[in-house]
Amino acid sequence: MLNKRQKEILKIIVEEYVRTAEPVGSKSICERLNVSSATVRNEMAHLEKEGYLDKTHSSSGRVPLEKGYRYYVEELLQTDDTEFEKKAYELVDNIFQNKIVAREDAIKKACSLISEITNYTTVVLGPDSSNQTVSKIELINLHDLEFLMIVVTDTGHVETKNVSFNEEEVSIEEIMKVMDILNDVLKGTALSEVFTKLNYIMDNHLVQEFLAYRDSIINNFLDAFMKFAETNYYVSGSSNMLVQPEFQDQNKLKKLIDILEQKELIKIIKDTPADSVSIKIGSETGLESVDNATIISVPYENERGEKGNLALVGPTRMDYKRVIPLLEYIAKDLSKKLKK
Amino acid sequence: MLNKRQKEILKIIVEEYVRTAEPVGSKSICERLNVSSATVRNEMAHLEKEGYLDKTHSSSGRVPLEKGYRYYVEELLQTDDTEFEKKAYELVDNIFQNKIVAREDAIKKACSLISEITNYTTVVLGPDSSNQTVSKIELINLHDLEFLMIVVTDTGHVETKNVSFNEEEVSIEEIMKVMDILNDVLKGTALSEVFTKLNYIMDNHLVQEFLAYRDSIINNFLDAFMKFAETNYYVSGSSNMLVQPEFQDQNKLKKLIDILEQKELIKIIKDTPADSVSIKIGSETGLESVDNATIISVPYENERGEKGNLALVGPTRMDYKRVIPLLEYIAKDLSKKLKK
DNA sequence: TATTGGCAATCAAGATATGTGAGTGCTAAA
DNA sequence: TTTAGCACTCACATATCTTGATTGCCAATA
Repeated sequence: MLNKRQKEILKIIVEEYVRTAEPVGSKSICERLNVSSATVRNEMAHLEKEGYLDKTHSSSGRVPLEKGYRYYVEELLQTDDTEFEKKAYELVDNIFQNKIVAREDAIKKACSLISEITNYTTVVLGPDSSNQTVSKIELINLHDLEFLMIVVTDTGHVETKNVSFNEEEVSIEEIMKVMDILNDVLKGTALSEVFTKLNYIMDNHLVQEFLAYRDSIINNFLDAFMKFAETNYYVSGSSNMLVQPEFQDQNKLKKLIDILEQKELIKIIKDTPADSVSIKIGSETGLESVDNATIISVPYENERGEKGNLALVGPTRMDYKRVIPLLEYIAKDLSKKLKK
Repeated sequence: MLNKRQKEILKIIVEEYVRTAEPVGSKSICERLNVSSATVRNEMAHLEKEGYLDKTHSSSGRVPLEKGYRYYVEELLQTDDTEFEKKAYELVDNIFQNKIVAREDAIKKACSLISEITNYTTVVLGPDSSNQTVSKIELINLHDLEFLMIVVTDTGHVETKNVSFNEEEVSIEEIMKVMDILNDVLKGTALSEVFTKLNYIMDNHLVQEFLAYRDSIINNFLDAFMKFAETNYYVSGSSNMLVQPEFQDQNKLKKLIDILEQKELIKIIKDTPADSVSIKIGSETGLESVDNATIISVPYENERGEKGNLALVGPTRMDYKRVIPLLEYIAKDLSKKLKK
């Protein structure tokens, strides 16, 4: 357990280190507290023994460890609405009050805005659609035997796929008949169950008559349904990584950018509570190749009540005090906009 | 005009500098040619005076200038199919022969593959759709007064938009009537002309009866049509910039990554001949903030004969000899796959 | 006349030494 | 329990020296 003075010292060290990215010495602290540097040094030695702080070398100031940040975020952090923050909030409001901006764009705009304001990198994860159900399947004839297959879910998500058949194989009437059967059977089916149901249909209703192009149909369908599973993923401000002193190391930086590009964050960001801010510091992210990154994510809801996420990626030395209320504010605003 | 020996020296310097990223001295050259280092130095002095080469300081070796690269690409470059290239081509073939991979994915895969093989950054630009024409507009009722508007073009491109009306404003029958009118008038209209035509319709046919929700309809339509204009833009391997020694400079690197993120390359890449490789070296790219980048782009065709582009972004010190045939090969393969 | 060997000059980059200052731990006194 | 004082540590900045690759120029050579 930490006493009051130790807490104060830890708080100062975290906030000072966040600001300057330099180890914090006892002298700069004792100016703020009414004690001597020696006292501070004693307390710092204690905090170090307990695993909250570390030194970069034997005569350097102290630097927060993961445990220090974690304690700070949970016990010491108190957000303050400074002048700066108010301006940031105004910028956010401007985006969302602009009625011309489409909903999808509002998300991307929010994403860019956050990375601009915070100088960190942001990721937007679109809503997961696996529990939507099929509402309508249409086949539009483009020309000859070229068709456009349209699949609509109950929430209004749409995926399309170009389909073409060989004339010898099948007539337009037959195709339409198949579509009717599919429509009947698949209507109301959850996307996650389409695959098994589709196989079942194929084995029972259709296989006798349309054996020849069974594979063709099933594959075209699956292609369209696969698209639903793809998560909408949008990254902004990855170049902000470059200005963070902790990512000067070329190797670490490259790994981090690769992770962003390969969408490795999807699992991490999705694995967050659906109703509040989630903060993963350093090793808590589960990323092995990058140890000094923090991922903060907040959920938002779209117009159909589906939940997506908005996440911030930066160094563990992140300005939690500024960033957390900002993210919450934006996620709230975003939900409001999307529900309109 | 350059004599034979000068050409040889320029070629060696470009290729050696591409390989090592170090200034090339006379000694390493005279080993390959059968002349003394002094002779080489004289020739180099000439090439420098003519603007093909430069020194980094008074006693360094020579480095190619833009003019040097340009001359090399146009006059000296001869591609050779080494063992390595053959392997790369095989990898490309593997992707495209895999029938399970969807067409859209093939493009992205190709993009990632190129950046992996070359260690540069790649950008894919989807086809431009402004000269497609409207083929069908559908309105699907999701529930109550919530609709899904679907716009299909003659080439099978689809965009959708959720639309909802207030019950007081309008009845479902009225909405459907409006849709019929729109379908009649807009069918066959080029996307680029939809906006003016839409305004014209509104002013003449509909405004009398449906004045109240005129704006609502027109805005929803425009939203859907705006989406067509958005270029499909996909970047891969931006972290490869980090390993290029010329982008160690934090500022330049940040500018370059920002350019990639903000899609500033669209105009540059689009502004290329539709039938062959385009190479823009250094200032030729027209990018003011980045002076030592080269952009190489090749066109490809999708299944509808529409042209997109595949581009490579790297330092001016690019391995043109390897990269150009590889890009051509992939663009050809990509067109083949998409046409299937 | 074209080519070459030789030589002084140049300069980046690495190695070495030195000083400075911010910071620490420890101890003894208040 | 707190504090002042002191010796010690170590990163960082600065200056100095050394090394080696490379150039330009000039006079000798084929």
